[in-house]
Amino acid sequence: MRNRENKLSIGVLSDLTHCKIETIRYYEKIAIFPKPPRTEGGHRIYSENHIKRLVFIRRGRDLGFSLEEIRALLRLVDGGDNTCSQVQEITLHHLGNIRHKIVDLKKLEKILAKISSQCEGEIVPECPILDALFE
Amino acid sequence: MRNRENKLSIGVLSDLTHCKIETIRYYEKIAIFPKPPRTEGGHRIYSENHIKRLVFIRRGRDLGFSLEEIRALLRLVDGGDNTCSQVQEITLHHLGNIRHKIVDLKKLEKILAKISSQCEGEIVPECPILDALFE
DNA sequence: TATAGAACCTATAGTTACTACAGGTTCAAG
DNA sequence: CTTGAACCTGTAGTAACTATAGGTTCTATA
Repeated sequence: MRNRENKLSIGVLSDLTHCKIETIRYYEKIAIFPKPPRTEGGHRIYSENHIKRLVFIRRGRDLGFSLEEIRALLRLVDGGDNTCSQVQEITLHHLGNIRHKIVDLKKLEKILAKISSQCEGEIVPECPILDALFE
Repeated sequence: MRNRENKLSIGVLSDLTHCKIETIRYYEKIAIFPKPPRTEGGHRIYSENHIKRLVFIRRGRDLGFSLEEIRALLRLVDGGDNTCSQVQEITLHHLGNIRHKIVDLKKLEKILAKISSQCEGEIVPECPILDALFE
């Protein structure tokens, strides 16, 4: 089933979106992705808007949105009357999280770089890193 | 059982180390933290070196080490013949991960800040954020 | 010493976002 | 019509805990 009348198998959808088959089925199970029609034998049949929606989800994930955030975004999309500012709110919140994480990681980096630089690599019982961990 | 002969209950150990009781039991289950002796009734009894070891684990976690990395560190500590450079190796590897994460998050921040700044907050079907997600 | 209730015990399930099986069925090409 | 690739469902595993249920033990006070 390659592309007859724009109908796609799960494998083709997977290839097109770079989203693993198991992940697609997982998204369907948690109802963030709609159940598609099936063949008589029970195989899933997808079409154009399935591609769009899956790309949306994957792109959101790549940008670090949680599935719940994406779900909220999709509700706005589906509702039709989405205010750009509602979308922006979710995005800015997420941006806040990211900036917070960056700050934390930079602090960590500094500490680790510092205690690691005190290390001389010799076979001694006193290792500054272990000492730091033991406080 | 407050502190008779330096013996601590799990609750006291928890308070001293700011590590939740459930987490202590979890660490014991995955064998990163030693099984302590028990009272006749089955309650755990801890002593001094339990505190040290738990502080070590928590401090390591605070610095973003995985439990497996901490396990490796503890093996070196326990082995006694730990080379400082072995410890440093684990630490530098971890530092590499952190720096990588920082780079990724900064990229993300830039993208999100950019698409979000194009937002004007009006009730329009064209939202730049959603457009970006749909690609 | 009796007893109330705080603190403890075990075992299991839930969290996030998937991934990896096992064991069976359907589809499409030759 | 047969073969084997692709599909199906259901379950368990990943990291590092957290939460709950339902039961037992410990200790402080009356």
